[in-house]
Amino acid sequence: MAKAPPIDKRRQILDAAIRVFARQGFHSTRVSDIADEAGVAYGLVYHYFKSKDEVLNELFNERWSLLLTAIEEADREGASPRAKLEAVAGFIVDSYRHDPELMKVIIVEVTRAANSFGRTHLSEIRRAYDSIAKIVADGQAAGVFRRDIDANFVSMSFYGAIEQLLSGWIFEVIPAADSDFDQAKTLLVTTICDGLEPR
Amino acid sequence: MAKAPPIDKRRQILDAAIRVFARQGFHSTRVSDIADEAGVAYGLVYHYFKSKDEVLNELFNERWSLLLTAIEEADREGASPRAKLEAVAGFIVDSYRHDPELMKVIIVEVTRAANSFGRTHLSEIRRAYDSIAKIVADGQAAGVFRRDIDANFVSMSFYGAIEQLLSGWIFEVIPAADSDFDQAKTLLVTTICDGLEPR
DNA sequence: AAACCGATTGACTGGTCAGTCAACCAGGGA
DNA sequence: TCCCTGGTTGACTGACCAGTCAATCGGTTT
Repeated sequence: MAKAPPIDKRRQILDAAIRVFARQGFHSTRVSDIADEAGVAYGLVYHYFKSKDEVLNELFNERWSLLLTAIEEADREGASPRAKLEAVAGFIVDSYRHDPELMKVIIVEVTRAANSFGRTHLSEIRRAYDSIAKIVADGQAAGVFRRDIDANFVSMSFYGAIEQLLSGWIFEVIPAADSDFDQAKTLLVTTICDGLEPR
Repeated sequence: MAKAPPIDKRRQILDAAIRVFARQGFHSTRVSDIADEAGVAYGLVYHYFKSKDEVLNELFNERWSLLLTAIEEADREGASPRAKLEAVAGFIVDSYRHDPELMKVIIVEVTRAANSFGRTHLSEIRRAYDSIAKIVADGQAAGVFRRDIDANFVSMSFYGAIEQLLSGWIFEVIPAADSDFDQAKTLLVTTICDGLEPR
């Protein structure tokens, strides 16, 4: 009864999948690649997951729910709209810093894979956009953000900018040192809130 | 000798491919789907193109070279850095308005498909980022843009914001009326240049 | 020790397509 | 008239791989 396998094979498979998906991409990953990387038999993947898709779904859900929670918390506890946006950007950037492989998989294979998994998870992804839009709208209502720019447009732009930076790091288009991550957080908020032109 | 087939089958195939790729996505499009949509025999696709991939490559190259030209022209002829950025955003938004299916294919299947075609065309895609960064850097050098924000970061953010808006239209996350397109152009530049906070 | 049961194994199958190729057709030139 | 050539056709093949399943293993219960 007392089940306590010293190693959680299911977790082992998920972690292996992160590495393999990050390395080869979802489409060119064979289920056997995952099994090999995890050091388990082919069939065991199907013991724990209904399909190859379900492995990726699981990875996405695990992480995205954290993001949604983080955005809501930022909204609840942030001192100002600006601070809230900074917390959001910070969380996403830190997620990448903490586990770049997982974030690569989620962005490349789900968030930006509009014809496959992005489509499936559109409503959850959208929830993030909406939460950010709410932060902006509240800022506008409070008078600290200008009202002549649609909050949904801002939300999309802000999120798109973050994701593009992550993409830039993932594909080594822009430098990815620790200092760059820190700069990015404030840069994003400074640009969006203060603008490029000097005051 | 005087070859003048009343209908250019090659073009016909490319146009059909745009529609089918836009509808089903590249991966779930069979070569037979393209042939059927174009009203030609299966084998003819291989007479004009080396592979299914080459069809998409051709579509991307056709369009992306226009974009690169447009950015360079904006840089050359724009009155101010701000006007240049507006021209860039305007061109991309208008490209979508003019041919949403083609832009959908290019963004979804190439630009954001980092593990397949995005990887292949990375250097060309990057050229766009670089050209935008140059506009920003020139603006900084001229003193009309603040210098404490890295030009490459701004470039990525700006481009990412545009692409996210297009994605939003493509997947009907945000409204896509004519007025929205016009708003978007100025919104993007206003946000990036003036910022969200009132002056 | 015998029955039990979930975890684990990996060979095998069925279906799917990208790409090939031999044949066919049309029209221009000899 | 009869090649010749290049566009056009679509049946076929070879490779690939997700998912299945019957067999095995190892620990627990009775």
